[in-house]
Amino acid sequence: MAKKTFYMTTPIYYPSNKLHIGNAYCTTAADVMCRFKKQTGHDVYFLTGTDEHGQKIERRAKETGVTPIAYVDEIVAGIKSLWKLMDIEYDDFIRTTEPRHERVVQKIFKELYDRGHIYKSEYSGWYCTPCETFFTETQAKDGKCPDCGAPVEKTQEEAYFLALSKYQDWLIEYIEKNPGFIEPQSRANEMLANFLRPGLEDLCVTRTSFTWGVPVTFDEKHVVYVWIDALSNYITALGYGSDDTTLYDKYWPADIHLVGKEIVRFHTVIWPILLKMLDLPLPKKIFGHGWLVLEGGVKMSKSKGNVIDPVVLCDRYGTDAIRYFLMRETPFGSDGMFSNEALLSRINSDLANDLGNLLSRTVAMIEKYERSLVPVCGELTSLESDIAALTAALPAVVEAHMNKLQFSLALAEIWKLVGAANRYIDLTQPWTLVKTEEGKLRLKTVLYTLAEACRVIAILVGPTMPSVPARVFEQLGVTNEALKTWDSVAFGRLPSGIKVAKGAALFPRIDIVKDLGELEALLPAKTTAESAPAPAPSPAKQAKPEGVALISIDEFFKTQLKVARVTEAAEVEKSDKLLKLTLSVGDETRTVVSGIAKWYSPDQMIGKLVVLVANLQPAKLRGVLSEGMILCASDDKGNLRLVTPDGDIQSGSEVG
RNA sequence: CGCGGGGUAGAGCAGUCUGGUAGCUCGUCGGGCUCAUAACCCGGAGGUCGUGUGGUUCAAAUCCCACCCCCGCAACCA
Repeated sequence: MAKKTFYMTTPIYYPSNKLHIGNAYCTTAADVMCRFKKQTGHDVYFLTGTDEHGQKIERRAKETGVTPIAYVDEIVAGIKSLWKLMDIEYDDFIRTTEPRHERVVQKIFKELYDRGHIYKSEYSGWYCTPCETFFTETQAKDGKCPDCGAPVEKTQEEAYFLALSKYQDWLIEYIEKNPGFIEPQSRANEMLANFLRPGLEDLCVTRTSFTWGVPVTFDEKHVVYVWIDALSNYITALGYGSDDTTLYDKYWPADIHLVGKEIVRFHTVIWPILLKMLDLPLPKKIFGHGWLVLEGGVKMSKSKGNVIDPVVLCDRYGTDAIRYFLMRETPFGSDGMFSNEALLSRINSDLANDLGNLLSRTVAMIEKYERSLVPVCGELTSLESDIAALTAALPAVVEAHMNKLQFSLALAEIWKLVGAANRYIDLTQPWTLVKTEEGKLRLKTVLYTLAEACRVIAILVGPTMPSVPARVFEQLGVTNEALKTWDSVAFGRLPSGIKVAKGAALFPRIDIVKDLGELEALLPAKTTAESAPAPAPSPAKQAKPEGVALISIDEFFKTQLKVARVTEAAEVEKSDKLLKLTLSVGDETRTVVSGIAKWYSPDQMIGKLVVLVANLQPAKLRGVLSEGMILCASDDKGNLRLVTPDGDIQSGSEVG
């Protein structure tokens, strides 16, 4: 019987800049999924690529003084080397500038036109002359260009339109009747409520204002504008509309289009209608994943210059660790927080302490107690049966989570076995067993069980961390390929007598404090590198600070800071951290609750001058209303010191 | 009243559909162990589940109502 096929795609990225950790997140997820599907016996086809047309690229290239294709060639080379670095195993990388794509786009365009789905009309929008760009009503709010701030003019140009509205009702019905077509479900709700039910507008699909695109064959001054060009990559890459449609016939419709939440709309509205117009089958699932946001929910974006560079992280901590973090840290459908601290903490606790150390202690004990040979497994007690049962249950559980793209849950399940194995060592105490003859016999079973657990774990983490299995198998001495497969995940397959050899730590522990400092230090250099390919910023952008969240002086002065004197201080009941302070601020009296009890006693506080945030919204802490906040400095070890004026000054004085 | 998501321990999250002792990871405090990468194992502290001393109920984080706050989207930022 032929293997079941599995076709998965990532978005095609827009190569106007280097990619950041968010792009890597999406592609890694797709890669993990594809590797998992291969592992479980599917015939997988994994497509990624780049969307290279459009005015932005044309302009960037001009600014840099190169041709558009030369400009994108360089960035695409960088993208491909990133995927290589991150162990992304794609089957094809499509570039929308390739003839195999452009030819078919022209064909599709003509076909849509001939079928009456595309018509010629006037496009009107807000035009920014310096940027030579059209903006929509909402983009150009206040009548200003969102890019450069110059005033925009209402302008019209001739354009072709795709008659989306014709199929609006059909699509609503399709989405309602096919739960699972759009996932997570909340994204389907959003599409229906925001776009479909209010009514679709026909979509402008050509432009005459720039030339860097696929020309319309029957009307040469027009180029195909983004949608039809970009979306159709998913079928042109398979050879749809070409002489050889073998791949298309085999793999279409796609099993999953993986997309970021911001482009769910195009994939769930325009793309299905486009396919319907061409009488082609619809993809089975469009999954809109969340974003990685920075601490405090700050959005990462190319234009803000606060992006995290995956290359730096992979170089420092290894691709496996980064892939693990991306898949493990947050549920896949929703937004997740990225911080260096969370990353390093994950690596240390899950990878170094739990997984790496488990292998290390297992192999070390087999070397020490069994002269490096995996011993014969004796009779199983309930302790071993528990491990065996956990092992037996894992494949089904993991597969269920993976099929829902719940990577974090799948990994959490695998880590239950890691945890159980570590606990098992404490329960059996091999170092005690080795002291008696009877114990030595029992020890063999214990060590066998541990080695077997390590083998199984190595297999299960393979899709997420592609180079881990080989490294584990090497230390365990597993050479038989049949013991490295998904099908071999069952307790008791490991042969006795194979020779283990302790190797380097699977994941070395990181000195978090030191590394956090070093990562901070890398930041400015990194930001510069990021903006390197595209100089000549517009005036508005130049004024914007690069790096993290600088604020203007006006923003600063939103915070009203005043000097206050502590007149009374008391501990807050049922709290070991809080002090209730009574402050005199000029002739006003305020109560402030502050978490400084660990460092300052009430007596110490009385009479002190402090800096008060006077216009902070009041909040109830432990039942006491706190009308402000006093400023303290705290380091990352948790030490805390009060901020106080250097010398005496009238209470109520403004700070700033 | 545009739409969607969210508000649960110091941090990050699960639990809400289907009401029944509030859970996980990290951190923190205490203990154990010595095979291991100062790792591992056990235990404790810490929560009025955004607000209403709102409604339904024997029982509400969960269902209903009202309100507040945060984030995202509104025609190419993963």
